Order: sequence, then C-alpha cells, then structure tokens
Amino acid sequence: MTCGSRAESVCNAIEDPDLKRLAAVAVVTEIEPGKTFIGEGDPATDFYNVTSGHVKLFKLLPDGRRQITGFAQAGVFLGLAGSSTYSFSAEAIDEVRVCRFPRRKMQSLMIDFPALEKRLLETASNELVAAQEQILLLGRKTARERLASFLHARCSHAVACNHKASQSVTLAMNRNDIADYLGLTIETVSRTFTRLKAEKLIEVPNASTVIVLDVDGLASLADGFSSEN
Amino acid sequence: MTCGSRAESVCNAIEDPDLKRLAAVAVVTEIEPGKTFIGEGDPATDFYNVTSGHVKLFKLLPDGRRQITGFAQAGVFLGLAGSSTYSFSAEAIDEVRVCRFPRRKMQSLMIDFPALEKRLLETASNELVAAQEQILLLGRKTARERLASFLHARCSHAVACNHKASQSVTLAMNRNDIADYLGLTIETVSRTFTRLKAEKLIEVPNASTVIVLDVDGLASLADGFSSEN
DNA sequence: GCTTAGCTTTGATTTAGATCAAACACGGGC
DNA sequence: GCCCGTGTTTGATCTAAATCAAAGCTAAGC
Repeated sequence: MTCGSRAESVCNAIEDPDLKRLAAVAVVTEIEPGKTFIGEGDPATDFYNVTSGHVKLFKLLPDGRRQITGFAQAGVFLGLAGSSTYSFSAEAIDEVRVCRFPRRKMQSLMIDFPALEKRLLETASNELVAAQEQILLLGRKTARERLASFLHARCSHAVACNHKASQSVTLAMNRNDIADYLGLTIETVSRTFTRLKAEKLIEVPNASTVIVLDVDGLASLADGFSSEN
Repeated sequence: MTCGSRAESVCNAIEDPDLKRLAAVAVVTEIEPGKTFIGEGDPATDFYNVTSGHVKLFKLLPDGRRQITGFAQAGVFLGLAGSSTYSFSAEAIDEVRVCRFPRRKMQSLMIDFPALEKRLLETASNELVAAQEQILLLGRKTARERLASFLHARCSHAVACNHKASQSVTLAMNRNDIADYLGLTIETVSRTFTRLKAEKLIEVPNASTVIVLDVDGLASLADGFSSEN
C-alpha cells in the first residue's frame, strides 16, 4: 500500500484485491548513501524492490578489484539468488528506499499468485539479456565503445529518447563507479569523456550531467560501427 | 518420450503422467557440427533443450568481433528470450541433438503446469548468477585468472571433482572458442596454457585434454588470490 | 570569504595483451 | 608412408589502456 513504485515493480503482478497480502509481508526500509545492504555470501533472506534512489550492485576480488554488475533504480527487483546466499553486494548511491520481502514468505505467495512468478521469470529473462550485452561489451568493445554504450543506454532509459533532438542525461554514479562498471580505470573514463566531447557527440556541463548531442552517432559507435577506435 | 536427457532437462519438471503432453509438442532435431541453428535477431519461435553434444552461444559485432556468452551441453535449456527475437546466436560444436518446443505452445503448458515455470525461473536465476561471474571475469581478471577460472569451472562440472587427486577435463571447443569466451586472443590463450603447464598446475597431453594437477591451486588463482599475475 | 577534502581532469610512462609473422603438430585422404 | 589443411604454439613487435604523478574543480564547513 505504501509502496510508491507499484506501477513498475513486481507488486504490479498482483491485482488490487490481492495487494493486501503482499503489503502485509513487505517492510519499507530507508538506506543512507554509501550503506551496503546486501553482502555477497550472506544468507539470502530477503527480496528487495527499489522504490526510490539509486543502487550499485557489485562483486569484489580478494585484492580489492571491484566489478559493478549493474545499477538499480525505482522499480528494479533485487535478490533473485540462485543459491541460499547472495552472489553480489548492493550499496546505496544516494538516499534509497526499498520494499523488503522475506524470501520464505515469497515462496507461498508465488504458489497463490502464479502471475507473480510469471513476472519474476520475465524480469530474470530481461536481466539475462542485459547481462549478455554487458558480457559482449566487456569482452570485445573498446573503451570508446563502452562509454558510448553506457551513455546511450542511460539515454534510452529516459522516456522520450527521440532520434532527432539532443538528450540530457543525469548520472547518479561517479567516474569511479562508471569505471568499475565498464571494466576500465577512472583515468580512461575521464579521457574518453573528453574525447567524446571533442568529437561533438556529447557536452558535459558538469560531472553528473551529460547532454547527448548526437544520439544516433553515439548509438552506432556503441554498436561497434565507425572505423576509428 | 524419446528425449534422453529428461533427468536434467526442463522436461524433468513435469511428472510422468503429464509427460505425454510435452512429448506431443517436442520435436527431436539433429544438428551437424558448425551449423548455426539460432540466429541473433531472428524471431524467437522456439525453445530448445539440448539432449546431446555441445553448443556455443555468441554475439557478433558488425566488424566480426565475436563474444561467446556461454557453452551448452546435455540438459541445458536455450531460447529464453526477453523480447520476440533471439538476443544471441547458437552454433553446434559437434553433433548435437535438441528437443524443440514451439514458444506459443510452451505458454499454454506453463499455465497447466506451474512446476515448469518454477523450473524455468530457477534455470534463469542460475544463469544470471553465472553471467555475473563472467562479467567479473571479463571486467577485472587477468588472462591467467580467466583461463584458471575456465578450467576450474570445467573441472567442477565433472561429477567427482575431489580436492585431493588430479582431474581430467575434455574440452569440446577449440582455442579460438576459448579465446572468444574469455575475451582474449587465441595467442594469449595458447601462451597462458603453456605458462600453467610450466607452473605444474596442469598437463596438456593433447589440445582437447587437460589434466588439472592442482585443483585447489587453480581455484585460488581463479578466485584472484596469488600475488603474481 | 577562505580552507579543506574528495572528485575529476590532464600529463608522462609502463605494460599486459594484441597484432603480425612463422613454424610446428596431427589427423584424414590418397 | 606421404601430403595437405586446419588448428596450435612460439617469437618479435606494437599499442590501448593501466599506472604513476600532479594539477584543477567544486562544494561543504568554519
């Protein structure tokens, strides 16, 4: 009931009359910036549904190397673990609000409402497609193509990413997060921003705002067309 | 009924009495080595279930760069597309046999047998975890760690990967496929094999057979321990 | 308004892995 | 047995991105 993101969330799968049951097991939780609220390897006790704010999902290597596997914002569903422990960590970027559901109660809900399970399968399928796209990016794209892909994806998230006009994009994450998401260093990300600016593909009025001047040009660069690397 | 891999496959979700319905919509198909039977961007008409042989899944960039996103063998389920078109291509490595199900008939089956949908969600969750592991590998691991991860995963596939004895692994794919899976070149893969041999972690009696001499050593290298790169 | 601390950018140099270029093995056909 | 083609290994060189090292910015606190 209190869940503001119902329109785009998993809750959406259940019609209003059933919603009471879901609200009964959900706990709205506030998470402050920088707080890690899911830890890789911890027992996977809960499902989460992001209501507002931005979250980064990541995996660490013992020597501190970090790979951000994705960013989540309002409507995104977290905690779909294959095993009994989380396979990634999740940290709030800014002020985050989530709906939390105990995993075991989720089980019985899915039995009662097959629509919920259907929705989860859909979500998982879409995430799988996105993950494979990221695998292509990390395995075979150049730094320039990676940043173009990242910016174009952010641009497409925006409701009206029309192909004619320029498009403004707000980045919730910093350069370090972008680097760890794209498998690059912070310096390479910064230099690549500078290069895309020089090529008139983007403008960067401040570090967290990007204006995409040529959406199609950025897209074709992202997709691996364009000869120069 | 004719499906030999029932034990590990999606078919497994449905108890024997129901199996007739599934067999009624399944078509067993033979695919010869090198044949591409799923094309990225093609309409996603069918689900597939691999019964025997080995399959490589991949994505291409316009200039021919290839990223193999995974390998599939008996029991693995293919074709879980988020949209109405396939987001990857699939090619037979050796002689492959699959069960094919029309996607639209699958829909009605899932309604009748919720267990099937549950099984698919489980499969998708596991694949998602594996994809995130591969994202970490491609974004942050060295060539040596990548090959160690690959070989250790192959070794763990084998039923009895005990921690004491050495372990023999058969590779269905060639060096080129391994390179395109690990985001490396064929030369780097070959040199890295040579290095792991010199370090007495593995033996390579012939190109398609690897004997892992030190499973734990390989595992800790794969997980990013061990100082030298 | 000034100071400080954390980002971000830019510059110089290094390096892991790519690219270019030959050999080398090995399995199938004759 | 020998030849040939494909796949693999090894060697020499190059380069995209990493690393090392300073400056700039910007926003919050005093």
